[in-house]
Amino acid sequence: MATLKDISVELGLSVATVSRALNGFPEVGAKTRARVQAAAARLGYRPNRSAQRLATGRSGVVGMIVKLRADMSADQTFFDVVTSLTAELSARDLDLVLSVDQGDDPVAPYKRMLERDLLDGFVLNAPVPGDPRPGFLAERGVPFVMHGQAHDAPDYAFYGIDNAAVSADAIALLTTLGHRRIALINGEARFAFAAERAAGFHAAMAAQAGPVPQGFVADGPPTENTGYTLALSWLSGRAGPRPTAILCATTPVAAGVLRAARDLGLSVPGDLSVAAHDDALPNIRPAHFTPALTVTHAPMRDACAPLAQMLIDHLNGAPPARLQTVIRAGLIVRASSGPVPKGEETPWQTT
Amino acid sequence: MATLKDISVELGLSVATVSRALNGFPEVGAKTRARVQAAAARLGYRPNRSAQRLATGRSGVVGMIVKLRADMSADQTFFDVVTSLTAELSARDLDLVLSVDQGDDPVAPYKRMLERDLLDGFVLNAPVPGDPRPGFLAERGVPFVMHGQAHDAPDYAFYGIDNAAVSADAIALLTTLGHRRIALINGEARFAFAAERAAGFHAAMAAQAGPVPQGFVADGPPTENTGYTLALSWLSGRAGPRPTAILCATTPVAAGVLRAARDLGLSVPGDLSVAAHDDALPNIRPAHFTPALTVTHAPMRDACAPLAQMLIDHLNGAPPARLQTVIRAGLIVRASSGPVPKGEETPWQTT
DNA sequence: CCCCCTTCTCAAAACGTTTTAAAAAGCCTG
DNA sequence: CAGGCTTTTTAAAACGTTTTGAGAAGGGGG
Repeated sequence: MATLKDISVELGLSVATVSRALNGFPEVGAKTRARVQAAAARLGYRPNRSAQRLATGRSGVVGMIVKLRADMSADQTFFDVVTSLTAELSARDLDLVLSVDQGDDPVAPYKRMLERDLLDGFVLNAPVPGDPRPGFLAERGVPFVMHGQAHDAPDYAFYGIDNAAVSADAIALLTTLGHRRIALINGEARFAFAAERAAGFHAAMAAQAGPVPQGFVADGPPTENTGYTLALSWLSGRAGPRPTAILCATTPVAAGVLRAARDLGLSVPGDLSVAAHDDALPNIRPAHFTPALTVTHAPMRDACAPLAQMLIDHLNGAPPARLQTVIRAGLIVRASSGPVPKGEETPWQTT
Repeated sequence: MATLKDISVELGLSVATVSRALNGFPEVGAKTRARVQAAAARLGYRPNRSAQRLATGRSGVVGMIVKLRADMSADQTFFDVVTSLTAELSARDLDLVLSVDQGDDPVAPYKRMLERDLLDGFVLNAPVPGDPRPGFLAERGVPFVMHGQAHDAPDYAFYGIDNAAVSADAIALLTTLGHRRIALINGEARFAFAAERAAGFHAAMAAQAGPVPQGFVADGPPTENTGYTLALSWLSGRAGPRPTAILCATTPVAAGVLRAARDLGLSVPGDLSVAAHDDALPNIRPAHFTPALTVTHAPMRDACAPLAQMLIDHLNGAPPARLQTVIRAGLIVRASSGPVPKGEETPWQTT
């Protein structure tokens, strides 16, 4: 392996100049820099990470914890995020260490990783209300960025979508189409994002369609089966008046709802409108559902570049309270949403 | 953070002695070592990993790749292994970096990780016949250990179970009970372990029960659904003569088979015997199935300590061809296996 | 031509460990 | 107590970077 010294003797320069030339410092001459870069390429120079780390005091490694479900599985979205995040961090010369956790204590795996003295910081995900992790890490002065927004205006770095708006935008569309009996299949209740969506849903419904009975706001894992089961019970009419529209937390859930409608001989959007939030997982194409699915659209992986950059900035000393981004998901209207069926314009409460 | 030098001035020793004392070198006096250890504990000394790495030329980090399925999910067994492996490696002062891959090229993710110049070696898993990864890594001189055995007596380090024996032991039990029409629900055909089990199955059957028709050796993902679907079709009798015993690649598959038998009103083991191989995943308890499941038993996580140790030995220069372990799974006979039903002792071929 | 200022380069220190080569200390033998 | 051996300790080099503090080269104005 070629070292800085190899390059320096090759060119008759000092290692200091070579180091600066390669790291883009401004005080090195243009032709010198070019010579150095050429020599580095020619000799196949690769900086020794350990030496860099010793000199800079940084490890160049950040951590992320996979929280396993009880059945030892992990979220699809998690892998999508991890894949993109790895790429974005690599581009910024950081490595991502993944660790798997199946315990009950949410901070224990972070503590374990910190004890290994390997990490410069963390990427957190899936915040829950009252999440203890930010406090734990802040207390120890460990930099981190949160993927997903805890609703109570936190003082740490995060990137999230406006979940209240996700609900509000979908409800606005559906109420404009005349729908008043809209049901919600939300994400798992323990997550902060689900609480935000539920709050946004209830607020928007109260303002534009009237209050929603308990039974028509449900939640569950983001699977096709969740959507199928809940929709089947609602649409059969056994649980009370039938919703004319169902809003889903994810596209797999919406797929289940569509299947339930099909099985019951209901047409979408003739008898039922369906909308969902779309995390844009690579293997799911809501535009190709039959009918094509109306969604609020916010690709999970879009968060990765900002998260990586925020973490770098944080490591470089930027105040975390400045590193906060909330984006608004886009609304994509497709064929699964349509006008309310004639005679079904009555809200939940009056029925 | 306290450094070696801090300890050395505190005690009036040289850093060399302190370093040696803490690293267990034999040439340091007993009382000196005790003094050093006490001082280290008192000052809260933690070695600087970056400095260690620079000095030793090792990174202390090994990698492992998660190969995602097409639906972006990952094996349950994978997480079980990763959890234990992390613990075992930590105990040996190594860190595990997990990377996620969803591409088609099996070596690309390894190449990518090597380019990051972070790793000392790899843990590979899930070998396939003709796996290109060992060759790729060996060519570059990158140490690695394989979890799972490729059947063709490889020259690299590995830890695996004797998959032919897994089949043979189960078949020996079932044939002793009089069964001749035994069907196999194997693991996914692309994996080497499945090929070995299939070969062992066919060999044992040929010797003790006669050849098995194509249709009664099937494979699929290791899910309950796989077992249910296949068993339903076989036991309905539509596919030909009914098997009197079904051997399953995993316990979830066996759970599906048991459900199918239940749905068809067949008693286990009265009408059908069921056996499976048990990887001993923490959330699945074959002893509590109804009836309790007869299995060949080889906990996945038992591989982790040997794998970690082999990798260390390999990093320390042990010849990989010496680091090979094949263990034999234990046979645990429970209630799901019993004597062949009267009049059903005829083998596949004569029916 | 001198001086000053800017632009560029350099030698050396620093990061905290491990390892080498050698010296010091301790012990025994004769 | 000299000599030789073993045990214990040491100073210094090495690992390959980054960073500091200073000096050299280059250019322009007086």
